[in-house]
Amino acid sequence: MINQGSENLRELIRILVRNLDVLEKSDASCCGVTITQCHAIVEIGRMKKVSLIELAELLGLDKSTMSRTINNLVEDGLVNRDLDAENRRYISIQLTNKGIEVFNNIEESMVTYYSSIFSTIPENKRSQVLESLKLLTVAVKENKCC
Amino acid sequence: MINQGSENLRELIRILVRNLDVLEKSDASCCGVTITQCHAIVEIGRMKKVSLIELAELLGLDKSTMSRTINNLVEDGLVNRDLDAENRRYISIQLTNKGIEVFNNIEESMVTYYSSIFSTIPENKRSQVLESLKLLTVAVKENKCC
DNA sequence: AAAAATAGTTGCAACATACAACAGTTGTGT
DNA sequence: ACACAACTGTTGTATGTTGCAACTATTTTT
Repeated sequence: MINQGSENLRELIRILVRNLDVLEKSDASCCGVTITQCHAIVEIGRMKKVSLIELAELLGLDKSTMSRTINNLVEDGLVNRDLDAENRRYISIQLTNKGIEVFNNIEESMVTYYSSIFSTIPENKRSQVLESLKLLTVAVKENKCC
Repeated sequence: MINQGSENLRELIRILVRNLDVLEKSDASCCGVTITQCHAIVEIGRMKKVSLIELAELLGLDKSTMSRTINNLVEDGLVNRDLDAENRRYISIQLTNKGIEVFNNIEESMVTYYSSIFSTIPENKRSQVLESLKLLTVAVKENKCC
């Protein structure tokens, strides 16, 4: 029955997301940053160099919100905000050394955490879980509408 | 290799959570409430009647934050905040009729959304996806530490 | 060269968040 | 019965988050 299944799906995802939120909160506050800042740091760290608009789109935030979040990170000495030499409309956002440290902390703790979760899943189920998540993300993306 | 798998796991969950966030945002703003308010409404609607501390624990928020969120909902006429007759330390939080309407809207849109996602998953993979999510939530819960 | 598009900032207003201090209520121990 | 502890909830304080609209500066288009 489809209703039963989708109701199940919803509840499982609810619980999953809530638990992951708790983790993220404690992890971010351990690193002395807020969750939004943590998200920004991870994206900047991965991209190495990124513009404000790009970052705002990655995180699904308004550019004004993004601008102020970057302000805070700059004030905390975690991020540099420079004018882009190529195109002076853009700014170039990069992590400082201190920012890279925080980024590495976050990454390390994420790696540890997900390894530990992955190991907790019975060995013969692991590839199934990954495949399922893949199917799920595809399904979610296809239903991203409006 | 475990590292590869857990790195995969992390990325898939990242993408999944981000996409779900977008959905939640647009859904909440459609109903004229913020995400935090939306979460609170869903919990209150399910519990029918709940105390402030209970709600704060369900949502992982500080009681002061919870108190103020309830303030906003009361001001918007979505929630009633009454003294509990049994134990006057507690307050009894319930949805108003207007609140129930919003709750039903949210529920309905969630049901529609998850049905649609569920249908997008190939039929022969559906029970596998549910089983995997179950395994995953268990694994996440077991690794909730500190 | 003028007009349109784009990137980013700032004013504004509201919400979210947590810690600490507080008031009121209930439970416990002697 | 009374003092003390534990608990629920609110408020002060400080900071962060959020988006819309209006604005400046720069680049692209016509």
